[in-house]
Amino acid sequence: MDTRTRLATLLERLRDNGHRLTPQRVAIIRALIEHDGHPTVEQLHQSILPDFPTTSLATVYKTIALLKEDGEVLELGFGELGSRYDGRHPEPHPHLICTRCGAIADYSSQGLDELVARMAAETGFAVDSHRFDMFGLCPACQDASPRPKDVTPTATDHATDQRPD
Amino acid sequence: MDTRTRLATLLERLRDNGHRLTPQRVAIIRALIEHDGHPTVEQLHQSILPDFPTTSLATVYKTIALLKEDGEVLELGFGELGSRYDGRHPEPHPHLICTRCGAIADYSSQGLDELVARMAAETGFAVDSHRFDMFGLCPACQDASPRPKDVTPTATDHATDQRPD
DNA sequence: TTCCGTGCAAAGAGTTTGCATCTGT
DNA sequence: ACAGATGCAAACTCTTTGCACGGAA
Repeated sequence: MDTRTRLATLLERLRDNGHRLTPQRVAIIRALIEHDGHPTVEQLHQSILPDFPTTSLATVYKTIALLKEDGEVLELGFGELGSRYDGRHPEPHPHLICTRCGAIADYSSQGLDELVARMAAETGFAVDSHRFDMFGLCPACQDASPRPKDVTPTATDHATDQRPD
Repeated sequence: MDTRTRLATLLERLRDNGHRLTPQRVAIIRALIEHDGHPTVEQLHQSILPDFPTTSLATVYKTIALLKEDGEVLELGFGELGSRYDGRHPEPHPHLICTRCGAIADYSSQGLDELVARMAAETGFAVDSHRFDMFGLCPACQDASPRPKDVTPTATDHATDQRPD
């Protein structure tokens, strides 16, 4: 699904649920699905400030909350590191997170569904969603000079998915 | 590994790393590994209050931080829902989390490691840890009368792993 | 016109930190 | 004795909420 179609889908979804299409909401949603990765609330806020300089963080949070209710955005909470959002692929899928540059890569989940089904069957749980994150170094960070005991993600030049500093 | 051995291991680990074995620390660690599940910081704190009434939450946090540094405790952060800790099996392994009663079940990870290896190979990431959580209803909660649109975990009588209310 | 949405500031929860006092080794 | 731990309170971050004003439908 391309960006334009996805945008239309989300706006339509909002309207159908009785919500108003304010310029701020449109801008936030556009930023969400046009962002090349998994943006933070802060990044979304920064993205729309040039067009809507008075927009508050609260509005961004509220808009994302609406989309979450509709299941149209996937929230990836990382505790102290804040949350990232995926408005393109809201279904659960594996992520590879670079612990050095903060990049987050998606992975299509062939094989995972069977594994989930097997675990559900063996434990008796009725599983309806899941989350699968893998942590390590992305290819670019492996090539770069090694840093000992690196734990805190820091933005570097090659990462699309960098955190704001 | 039984509880007694695990306790000795953790205490030894602390001492070897140049930390002191205070009564509070021993009590916190004992509570951690004797707890039948995945306790919260709050639960650990409550557990040791009868024996050490002046212990602060900060001390519990600090002790757990030490164990985390040594890789002897697995932290499961759930954003707004707070963190749970596993002092028995610190290696990454799948969890099944009941969204109704808050129970958390462990699962041994046969098949998962190959999947992780495959994803690492295909993406070029050097994966060194992961986290795999499945959300749904535990067997007991499926049997109980259904509640519509239940999202917030609430403690019920059958759950070992219930959250403090 | 009528609510709903916005934006500001204040509140909140969980966790961390500063610092004076105490204590394991 | 002394480096390190405790415990209290204050600080901190991310997120949510209350409320008066403004704008979509």
